[in-house]
Formats: sequence, structure tokens, C-alpha cells
Amino acid sequence: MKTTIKDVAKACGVSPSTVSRALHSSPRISEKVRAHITEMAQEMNFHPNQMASSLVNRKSRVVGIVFPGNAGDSLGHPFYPAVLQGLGHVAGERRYHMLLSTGGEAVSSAEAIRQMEDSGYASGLIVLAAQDSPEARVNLPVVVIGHPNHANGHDSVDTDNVKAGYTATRYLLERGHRRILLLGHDPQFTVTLDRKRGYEQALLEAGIALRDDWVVPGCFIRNTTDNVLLGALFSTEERPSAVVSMDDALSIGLTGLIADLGLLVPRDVSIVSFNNTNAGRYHNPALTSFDVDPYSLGASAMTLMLDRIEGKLGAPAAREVPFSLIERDSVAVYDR
Amino acid sequence: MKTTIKDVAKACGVSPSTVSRALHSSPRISEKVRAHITEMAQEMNFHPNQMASSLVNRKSRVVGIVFPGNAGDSLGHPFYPAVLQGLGHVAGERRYHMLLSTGGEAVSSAEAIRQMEDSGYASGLIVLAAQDSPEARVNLPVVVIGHPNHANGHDSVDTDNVKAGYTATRYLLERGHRRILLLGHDPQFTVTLDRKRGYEQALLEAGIALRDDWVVPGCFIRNTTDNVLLGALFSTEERPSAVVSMDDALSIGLTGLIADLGLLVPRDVSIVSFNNTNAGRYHNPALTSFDVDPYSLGASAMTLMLDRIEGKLGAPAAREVPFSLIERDSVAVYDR
DNA sequence: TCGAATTGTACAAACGTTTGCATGCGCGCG
DNA sequence: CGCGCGCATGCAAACGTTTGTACAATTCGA
Repeated sequence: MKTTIKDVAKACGVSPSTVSRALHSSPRISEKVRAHITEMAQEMNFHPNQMASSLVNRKSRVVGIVFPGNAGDSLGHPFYPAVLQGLGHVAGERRYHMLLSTGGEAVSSAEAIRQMEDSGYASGLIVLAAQDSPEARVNLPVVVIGHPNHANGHDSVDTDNVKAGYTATRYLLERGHRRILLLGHDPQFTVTLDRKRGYEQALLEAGIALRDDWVVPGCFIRNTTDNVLLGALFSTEERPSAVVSMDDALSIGLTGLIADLGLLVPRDVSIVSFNNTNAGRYHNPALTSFDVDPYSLGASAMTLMLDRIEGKLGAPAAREVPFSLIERDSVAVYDR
Repeated sequence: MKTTIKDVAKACGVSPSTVSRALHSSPRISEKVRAHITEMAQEMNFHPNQMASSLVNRKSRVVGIVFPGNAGDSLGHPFYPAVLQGLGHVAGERRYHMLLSTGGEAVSSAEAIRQMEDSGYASGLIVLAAQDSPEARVNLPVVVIGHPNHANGHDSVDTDNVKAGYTATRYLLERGHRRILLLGHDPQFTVTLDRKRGYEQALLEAGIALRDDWVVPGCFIRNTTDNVLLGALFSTEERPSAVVSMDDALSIGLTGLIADLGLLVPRDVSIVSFNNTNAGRYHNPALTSFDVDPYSLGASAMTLMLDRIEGKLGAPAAREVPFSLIERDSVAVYDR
């Protein structure tokens, strides 16, 4: 049987309420008594029962984390564990815990959110948004990662993906490239949608016509239809001289694909990539890649959440996490 | 204000206790009343307050997950997210939730366990053991993944790593290799320790002398001291013709390293790898790798945990998850 | 027809906290 | 000298459930 507040009270010869107040450093307790109680609690290894505590003050030192789709699926991508690390670090420092959305029957985010909410454990929800915005009808504070939508009145954290797409494309333009392909586009996701907008903006500014057939999805498994088509694009004289790729894994796949065509990165094709993963870092050639800092994304989101829960926030906030370009060996100047 | 059990009771014209019993399908409630109550609860969108419920029956539909070291660090390796997926799937199906050990100030597993325990939310702990066994002095049911130790009286799930190491080495021996190096050994971790034992056993059985200098740690970053030494080993005529590598990432690194020496996989060096990751699958050449099925590891662990919590288990159980070898293109027959 | 067995339901206590209000004490000021 | 005030602490209610026990109503056998 764990020691309760009553045990401590008895041991100190005071009432439970005094113990409670002492441990919450209420100003209504004398310094002497507080010291005694604190010491005694320590010694008896007393930890207040969170269930009881949560029951009475209707908050719970727990925040729920909702992953897009099936939790596990998305965790496969190195991006999410990194976000989780950021979330966890801040949560730990502020003595909060994280409740994970479990897979199982809950397929959609919406379903997972509902489950988390009526489990009643969490007093806030951090939603890693993939595509659809979370329903507005949630009775808990919500922070959305990767999909800012003030419309729903939630707090949000994101990087400016339009700007990132723009910057990536500019980077190549400034090095003389004019035939630039966008790899890994998926209209389902806001991230890629946003980056595409930036890509197009940069191209138009440079007076380059957009080509629909040069905005391609991508899959880094060899010999799929998509990749056969992709290969065809690189088989002509008019092939792209550079690629903006949505993920390092895609870039690595592309490297192999065009190697089969006798083409080399960066000699024949330059690549600017995204997500700055270990795989890309140790790839040959090492990939020039945008670091979107998933750790900071997570850390900011959790900070926002806890501030919100603790009532330190006013109007819905929208934080932006900066990105940075890590220059390595996958981009060459176009000089033909 | 959420609807409580009293609201439902009032709406149905019965007492709260009747509602509670009806929803728990107690045999003492008439079928007619139960049907009415169930329907009404549904309609009023009633979900019992878990805090209150947990408070009275001292269990919580929450199991804590403790990662080795800092949670985020380990999540970096694709192995752990996969375990998490298995854990989550089973948990979700049985309507349990997962509480994550947060990073922050908690560095060691032991510290994280303590934190989880006296947070009081979890009614069971699943510990992903890296090295040290969790302390026995935990008042909660514990399932250990990856480090079976009945000694402490905990349930455990693991794969037979000795056998895996043995099988990997046999696989190479049977294809004519006799100069086999073990890459990625780390005496800190039981996994690699165990696999090394299997490796040595297979070698001894084949009448091959063990060479200390051919059991090497490994780091897939280029140009480190370790890798310079590793390069040296492959620079002689007497170089290893095959490698048992503890992880795909290591194997990929090795491929690059020996490529710089003008050596090719599998022509000059065969590799049997571990963990069957995506990276290895799409690497060139595609890696022959052991699949240790982290998903099943997680699923088994969670099943064990929930059965334990629900009192369906007797003596401490030790489940074993089988591994399998995925044959691809990184091993050649040695014929010189 | 009456008592006993059986069924279905209500009452109240308990889980371990927090917190508004009451109480007791000592002190200073009028 | 006494009244009121401030300070430190105790009392009890409340949070939303679950569950042992008591009770009312119904049914059955004798």
C-alpha cells in the first residue's frame, strides 16, 4: 500500500489539508511547519496520487499525442521520432507525461482524437497533422503541428513550407539551373502542396514556364511504374539538370535510378533534398538537404501546449520554426 | 461540463449504481433496464471519467513505455518505432493507452522507471532494455523487451540472439566462407553480446580459430578512427571474405568503405546483416538481412502486459519471438 | 394465504486529493 | 481591558466512480 497524504499528516501531527497546502507552497502555512512536512514527505517517499488529484482539479499532467493515420505507420519515417524527442524533452522538464494515440481500430486522426478525448486522461492534445485539419469540436486545448489553421482557433506550430520550396528552387536557379524537376509531390499533404507553391513561384519569377510533367510523385522502390516514367524523363537530351526532392530517401532512390542510366549526381543532375536525415548525410554523394528541425517543432509545440494548459496564453498562437539548408555534395553549378 | 453517470441515471430514472452495473454488464440488472440505459448512455455520449474509475479500482487502462536512455535518442533507430507500432496496435485493440517515458532530466532507464511509477498513471511498465536490467523494486507489473531475466521475476519477450548470431555465421560458412568478421560489436548491449556468442560457437564448431581483431565495433560515419582501422583490415590479401554485421546501416557504411578500396559487395566481400530495414532493402546491393520482427516483439510484450494486468497470467512468462533471414543480394558463394 | 426464496434496485461508503469556510489563538489598538 | 483582526490550521464537502449491503417487490411452494 502506497503512503497517502493521511499517513504523512498523521506522522507530522497535522491534518491532511495542511500537508496538501504545505506541498503546494501555499502562503498560508508557516515556514517551520512547511519545512517539517516537506522533509517528512520526502522521507516517507510520498507521491500524491495523480488520479485523485486529477479528479478534483480536472487537469492531468498528461498530454495526448496524435499521430497521422496509424501511429506506427508514420513513425516509420525518421521525421516523427525526432518530433517526439522534442515533445518528450520539454514534457519531461516540466514534469508532464505523454499519452500516445494507439493504432488498432483507430485508423483516422479524427477517430484517434475522439478516443484520446473521451479516454479522459489527457488534458491537452498535440496533433501531428498530415492532411485534414482536426475537427473543431474538441473540448481540450489542441496544438497542431504542421498545419497552421487559425480558423479552428487552435494553436499551431509549423515551418514555412512555401518559403522552403521557394528557397530550394532559388538555390538551384542561382547556380545556373533552369530545368528543375519537383520530386515527391503528393497532393494529399499540405507540406508538399506548400513547397510546390514556393517552387512554382520561384520558377515564374525567373521567367520559366511550369511543366506539369516535371512535378512528379515519387517512390524510392525500384521498377515501379512511377519510376519507369521518372526514368523516361531523364533519358532525353532535354532532361532536368536539377531536382528538388521532398525527402532524402527519395533522393537516394533517384541517385540509383539515374545511375542505371549512366548519369551521375551531381555531375549530370543536381539534387536539393529535404529532411536532412542520417541516410542522406552518409549517402554518396552526401546530400544537400533542408533541415526542418523536427526536434524544435516538437519542443515548440509542447511548450505552447503546456503554457496553454497552465493558462499562460491568451489568443491562439501560431509559432514558426525556421529551417536551414545544409550544403553538401549533391549540387553542382550548371555550366553547359 | 461533461455528462456524468448521475446525469444518465437521472435521465433513466434510476440510481447511479444501476447505471454503473448496467454498463459493466453485471448479471444483477434486468435485461430491459440494461438495454434502456445502454441506449441512453450512447445517446448522451457518456464516457465514464477514467480518473474517478481508476481512483476507486486502483487500475488505469494505461501502460507506461520506458525507452532505453533518453527516449528520443533510441527512437532514432528504426527498430524502436517498429516495436512501438506493435505495442500500440495491441494496446489500441484492447482499449488501453500508452504513456511514454519523457526525456528531460531522466537520463537512465532506472530514473525513467521511477518517474513513471510514481506518476501513478500507469498500471504496468514495458521496459525496452538496452543494457542493465531494471531494478526489481518496482510495485507494478513489468515486461522487459530484449533482455530476459527471470531472476527479477518479470515477464519478458526477446528473440534468441545467440541462435541468430549462430545462424548468420553458419549461413556464411555453408557458402564456403572461412574468414568471417563480426562488425558492430558493443559489449554494452546484451543483444550484440549474445550474437557474438553464437558467432563464436559456429566458428569453433567449424574448427576455425577466433580472432579478436576481427570482432570490431562499427560506426557508419566515414573517416573515424574505427573506420580507418576497419579499412586496414580489408586492405590485406588475408582480408575477411564475409562479414556478419549487426545492423543494416553499418552494412551500408561498410559497402561504401570498401568501395573506396576498390572492393565490391558481394563479389569480394559478402555481408549478412541484421534488422532488415528499408534502407538495407533498397540499398545496392540489396542486403541479405535478419528480420527480428520488432513489431511482433512489441505485440507480444503488450499482450503479455495486459494479460498480466488483467490477472490472466500465473508464473512469470518468457516469450520468444522468432527471427527469419531475408535473402537478397549481398552474399556470394566463396569459390577461390 | 403466508413465509421464504429470489430478483432487481437504491443507499451509502470508499478511493486520495483539494479547497472554501470555520475556528482558535495571540496580539495590538482603541 | 476588551474587541476585533490576522494568522495558522482543522473540518468537511466535493470530484465521479464502484461495490457491499440493505431493502422492496415479485414469485413460488406448502
